[in-house]
Amino acid sequence: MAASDASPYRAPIGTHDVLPPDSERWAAVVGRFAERAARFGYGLVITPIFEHAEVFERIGDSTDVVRKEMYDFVDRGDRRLALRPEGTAPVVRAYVQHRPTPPWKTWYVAPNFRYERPQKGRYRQHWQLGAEVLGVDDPDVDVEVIALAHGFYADLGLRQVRLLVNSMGTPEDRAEYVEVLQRYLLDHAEGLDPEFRQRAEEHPLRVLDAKQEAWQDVIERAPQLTEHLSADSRVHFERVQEGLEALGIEHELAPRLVRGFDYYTSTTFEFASDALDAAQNAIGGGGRYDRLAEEMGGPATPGIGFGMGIERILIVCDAEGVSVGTDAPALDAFIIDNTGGEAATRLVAQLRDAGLRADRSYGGRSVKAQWKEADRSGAAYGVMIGPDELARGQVGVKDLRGAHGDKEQAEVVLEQVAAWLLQRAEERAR
RNA sequence: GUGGCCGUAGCUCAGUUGGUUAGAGCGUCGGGUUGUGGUCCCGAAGGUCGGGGGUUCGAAUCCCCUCGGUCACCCCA
Repeated sequence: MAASDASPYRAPIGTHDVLPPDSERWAAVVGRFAERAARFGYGLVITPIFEHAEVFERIGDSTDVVRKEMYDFVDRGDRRLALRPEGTAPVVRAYVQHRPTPPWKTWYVAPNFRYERPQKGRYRQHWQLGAEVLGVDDPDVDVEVIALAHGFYADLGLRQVRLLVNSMGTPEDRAEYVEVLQRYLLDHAEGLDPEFRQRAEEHPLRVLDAKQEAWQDVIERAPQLTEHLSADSRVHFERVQEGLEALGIEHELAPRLVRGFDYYTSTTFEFASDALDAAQNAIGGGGRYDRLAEEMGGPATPGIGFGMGIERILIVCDAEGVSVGTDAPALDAFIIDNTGGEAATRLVAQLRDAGLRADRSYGGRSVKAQWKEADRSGAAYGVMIGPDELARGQVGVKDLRGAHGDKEQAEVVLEQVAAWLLQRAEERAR
């Protein structure tokens, strides 16, 4: 298999080319998100594909993304840079740098990079859609951001998406809780494998979402973060839940939901698909990061946002049998030329200028071959033009999508082909 | 980083206990229709059997290494 050899002329490990027709679906997903973000009043933000490594190190020293998955490098100017592993940090950095007037509502589509072994739904380069709002700590904004993501899944027609919500409280709340949790875990490490104790010591929160069967009893009885929230944090979280209920957005409290980044405070959430039995069933997630801007040297500015992986969304669309994109013809017309190409050159330009999607054959292929090409192109109509047609001032137009055996071919005055095809295209659009 | 499975034409795969010039379907190209596709018929092109080493008279087939794919763990989108 040419695609599995050791040649350097292939996409690197964990990366993929997206070719037609897959790229059509890909573009459709991005288009839907852009539409919804626009309806919410969010503006597109484009940040560099790489940043100073420090930007991403604010994600948290204890996170795997920083510890072992950073695609970092030193450039020729001895700057330590890293390819973006996630979407929030660069947006916050841009906020700190440019100080736009809050509330700053943004969305993005961008590739992310993490150095890890690929598997289903997890790649070294993956694309994320996301949204961030900086400058408002109103729980109604939390609700809005979640509603944006939730509505987007609905736009795609996905039905088996569950929303999990939790609150991490303030960093102070969390620090207090982590201590309590760690004590509890270490007290219950008896009889469990050494890894349990090790993880409890290094990163107690990570124990909460562990998959090990043997650990589950201890995990389920563990103290919960929501029991250790300050009054302010608790009120905020309650108002978020009320807001979701007011919008009829179903959600589950997930006290053991632990997200991968250290910067989260207060509200956190994750969307999981029940259509996947794969290990990678999280199709989006996010939360508040009320201290992040400050940590990057900016003014204290609350923020909230989410990211979702396009590849995983497409996997879920497949799993749910949802089709994204269109099955409309790819072209309005394909020209079959028998004048040596001169007529095609003029006609295809004329049709394209008229706003039609039109293509033609090249290389002086036989008329038969050109008709085959027309058929394969997915064009709605084949337009025949040769010496006879030029003499008559008419072209032959044939419906390529008609029923089998339907060989009806209309004669259309050459000057009117564009108008004729445009009218048919409009009829098809209805 | 660790582990399981896999690696034969562009794609999906067959290839009998290791035995002559490695096959099929689909796709592509050409022809049957000297100017008409989608159906049908005929034909053609296309393969360092992922790479290297070894065992053997002989390896796509057995062994080792390596590269790559895939799935899982860790973690995450």
